[in-house]
Amino acid sequence: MNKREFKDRVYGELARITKSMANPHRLEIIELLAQGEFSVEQIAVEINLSVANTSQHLQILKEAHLAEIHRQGNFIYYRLSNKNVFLAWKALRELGVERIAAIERLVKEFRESNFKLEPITLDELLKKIESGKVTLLDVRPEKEFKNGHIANAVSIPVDELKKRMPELPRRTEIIVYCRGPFCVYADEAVAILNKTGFKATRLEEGFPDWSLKGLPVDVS
Amino acid sequence: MNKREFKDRVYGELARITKSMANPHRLEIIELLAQGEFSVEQIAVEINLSVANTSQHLQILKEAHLAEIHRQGNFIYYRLSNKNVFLAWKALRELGVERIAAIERLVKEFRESNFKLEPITLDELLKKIESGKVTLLDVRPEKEFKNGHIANAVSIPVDELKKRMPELPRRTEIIVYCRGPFCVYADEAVAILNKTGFKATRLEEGFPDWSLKGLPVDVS
DNA sequence: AAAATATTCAATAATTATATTGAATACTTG
DNA sequence: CAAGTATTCAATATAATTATTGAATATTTT
Repeated sequence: MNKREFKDRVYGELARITKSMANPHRLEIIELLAQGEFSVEQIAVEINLSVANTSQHLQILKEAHLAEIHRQGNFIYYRLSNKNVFLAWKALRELGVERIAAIERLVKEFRESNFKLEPITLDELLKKIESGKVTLLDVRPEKEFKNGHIANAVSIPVDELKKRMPELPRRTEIIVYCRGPFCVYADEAVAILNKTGFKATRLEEGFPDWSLKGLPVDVS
Repeated sequence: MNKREFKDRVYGELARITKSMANPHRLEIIELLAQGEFSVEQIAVEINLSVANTSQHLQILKEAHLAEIHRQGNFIYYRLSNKNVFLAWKALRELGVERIAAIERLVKEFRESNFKLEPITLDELLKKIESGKVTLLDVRPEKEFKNGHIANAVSIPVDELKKRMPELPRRTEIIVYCRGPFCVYADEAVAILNKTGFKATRLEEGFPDWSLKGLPVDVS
């Protein structure tokens, strides 16, 4: 094997992995799987694609060793095969948000037009936690919360929020988080809460970003 | 803009960036540009592609805002537009090396069959520097060395090494580095040095990895 | 201003990626 | 073991990516 052949093969393999991520649906799947494992149909519903098409995208992730499966009854559950998959997605996400003005504009526009709200970053949250009392509210589906959440966070899935608001404190600041920066659950929750007189702000990042930093996590 | 439309557009943009990296030649270009700026022809020679074809790949990187240009006379120089581009490449590289056994095997096979040598990692090097004396040898082309190198490293481009060996110490251990883990210059240099009685080892990572960690760097 | 040089563009052909459809497979439940 | 459910497969059409070729453009030098 000469030098050129070696390089062609190494970069060829790396491009194969990169290609397996290089599709909007597959990126969305990766972000979803960062919350835990999901069946093919659950994934299809979440990302709004036919089951057959979703399955094909999942095959591609599996063949690239980014996702792995386990079977339980009729269902096949997919999960990310490793922390590094999320790390690579996170690096691409941050590159995108920083490099492509269009993305930042999109996110801002969407938030402002629909919710008129500024999020706080993870680093700002950490300072806030040190210096005072905040309530952390996890508005993802309960399954995802049980799978892992920020230590001491309260779980109220966004679609139960309206009837379960009494469980929340009216005085202390509420920080709402969900799956990640492009997840809308937290925005919806913050809008509902603020309209009802709570003092709520969304966290820019999601649970996986918190977890990755080695910050305290609870499971239940 | 509804929720689905928002997601489609955000993930669409992110996939566009990811696609712009998802090609063997473009990954190789990114790794090269992590060393500094190069003209189109220089890049074409390094990655063994026609100038026209190289130019087209460079357009794609430029349109995705991963690379930017500046003109100097007849030449157009390309560089990475930002540290985050290297960070994303590094994350993909590490994901690849960890997930795809084929890559690790390739690298190992190639090194062993051609050079029979084990590299040391950046972290091991840092410990070694603390605890004793080592000579750091940069074997990249001189222009890249001048553009930035590990503090106190000596520059001898690999193709001048045979005649310039007297400049190197015979007793202290020599750590040789180059562009990155898939760059072969350091392997070639270590083979030459060890055959002549020096005590040389290659650094697994390259200069950009060192620089990224905020470790001391010299320019000249 | 003409010649020389570096780069880009445009057109083409070949390959690869994607979504859709309906059938096939694998497992569970009655 | 038949019926039901979840997933995958196979075939197809459309679209996107890639390499190659030769011409066009932009800048410098003569």
